[in-house]
Amino acid sequence: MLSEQELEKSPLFHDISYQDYREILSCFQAVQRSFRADELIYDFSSDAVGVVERGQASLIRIDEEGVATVLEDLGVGSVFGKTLAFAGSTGDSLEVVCRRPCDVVFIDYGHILSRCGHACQRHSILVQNMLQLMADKAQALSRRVDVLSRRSIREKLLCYFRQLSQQSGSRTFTLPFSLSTLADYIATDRSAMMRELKRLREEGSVRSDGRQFTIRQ
Amino acid sequence: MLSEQELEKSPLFHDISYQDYREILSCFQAVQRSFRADELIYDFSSDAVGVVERGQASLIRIDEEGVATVLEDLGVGSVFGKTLAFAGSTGDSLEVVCRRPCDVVFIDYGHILSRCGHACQRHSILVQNMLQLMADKAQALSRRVDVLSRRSIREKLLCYFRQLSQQSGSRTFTLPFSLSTLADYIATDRSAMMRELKRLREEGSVRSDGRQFTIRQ
DNA sequence: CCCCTTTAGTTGCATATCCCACACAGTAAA
DNA sequence: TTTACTGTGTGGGATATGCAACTAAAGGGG
Repeated sequence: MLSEQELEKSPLFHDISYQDYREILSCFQAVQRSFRADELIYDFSSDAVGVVERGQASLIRIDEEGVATVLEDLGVGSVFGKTLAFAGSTGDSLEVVCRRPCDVVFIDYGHILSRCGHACQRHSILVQNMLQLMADKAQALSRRVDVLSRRSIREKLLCYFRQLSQQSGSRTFTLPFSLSTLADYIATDRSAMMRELKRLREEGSVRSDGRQFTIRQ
Repeated sequence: MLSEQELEKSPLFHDISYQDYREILSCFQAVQRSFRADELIYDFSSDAVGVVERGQASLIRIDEEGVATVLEDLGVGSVFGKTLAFAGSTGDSLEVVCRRPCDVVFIDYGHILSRCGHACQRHSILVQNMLQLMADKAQALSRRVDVLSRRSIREKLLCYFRQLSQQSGSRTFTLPFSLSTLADYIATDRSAMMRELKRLREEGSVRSDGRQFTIRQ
């Protein structure tokens, strides 16, 4: 349950009054829960949709051999759920894991899409907010595809760096995760990525200090 | 402008009466246009959102060296637009190109998100339909990420084949595009992909006849 | 019919990438 | 202090992948 101050910052309940928010929680059978780092948030077994209201989480894929891959970086406003994405087509399992202490709202997706007779005013604002969140999600996934569809490690790195640079509005930016995780994010071998990173540094295309990076141009 | 029969099949105007549909078109300044194969549908210069109502299109990225890559396969119900995905972060250009004769509806995205006082009933159904389409889009993008995040051509192929198999509900399925385009879709070299495909066939993991494929298990 | 484009299929060769291994720093727990 | 663990940085050797080139089949249009 959010406080009135927290509610204003909520991506899902944006522009909804505190009174309406409380009614929605009960009417939609929405559940709000907090998680500590490394806790399992969601295992794609229920039909619920989760929205990250605070903190940070990761969507992880674990294949048959036990190799884990970060599929999504879920910050505030991120949406996840079986019905929304990653239907879990293959034999490997999916998990949402907490990285930094999280607040998450779970809502039954069918409830959102069904046309309910009463409460239609609240409902329609909620749907509108949800649409905005889904658009953001599509943006994030598109960016990911943009990176992954590059054909060399070098191009992947540069593409990703340009994205971060653009997002921060500056040639200097901070990686949202460790270099090891970055290798995972761009789906390449870590040592190969480090080698390529070294080359980029040597030729002056990139400067870096820890997770702080600056690109030329 | 759709006929009444066509309207029923429209993904965006689903559950909207013909009368309302006509009013929405004018109220939202929506435009409906048809395209022939290879025509340019959208160049990411306007803020409009496009919905494919009939036919098939592709979202293409063209990098500085002129190399084209298929980023999305846009079938009926697919949504595209600058504000939705692929902000065009980098220096390369994006285009939506017609593959098979298309009908496309263009709507100003701001119009959809703004809370309009009048016409709220129609509006909310439209938003709900839009949400559904965005969820589908997120699904498609997620599947793409699932494939692209695999670390070898072999794994990419198998992952993609499993997806198609699951979608068709059978071990046998038909590729939605040519093998050349497939190589592009999984972001690898065509000849390397053919080589891997040959191996898969030889060891019996995959059987194929033209674009018809069958996977083992 | 021929021309022209697209697609499928194959191969040799260069190399980018993967895999394994090791060294080192920082940090937290014991 | 040790011990364990995670992240960073580097290198050698094996190989999967990319690149260029070619043949052949299939279709489409004049």
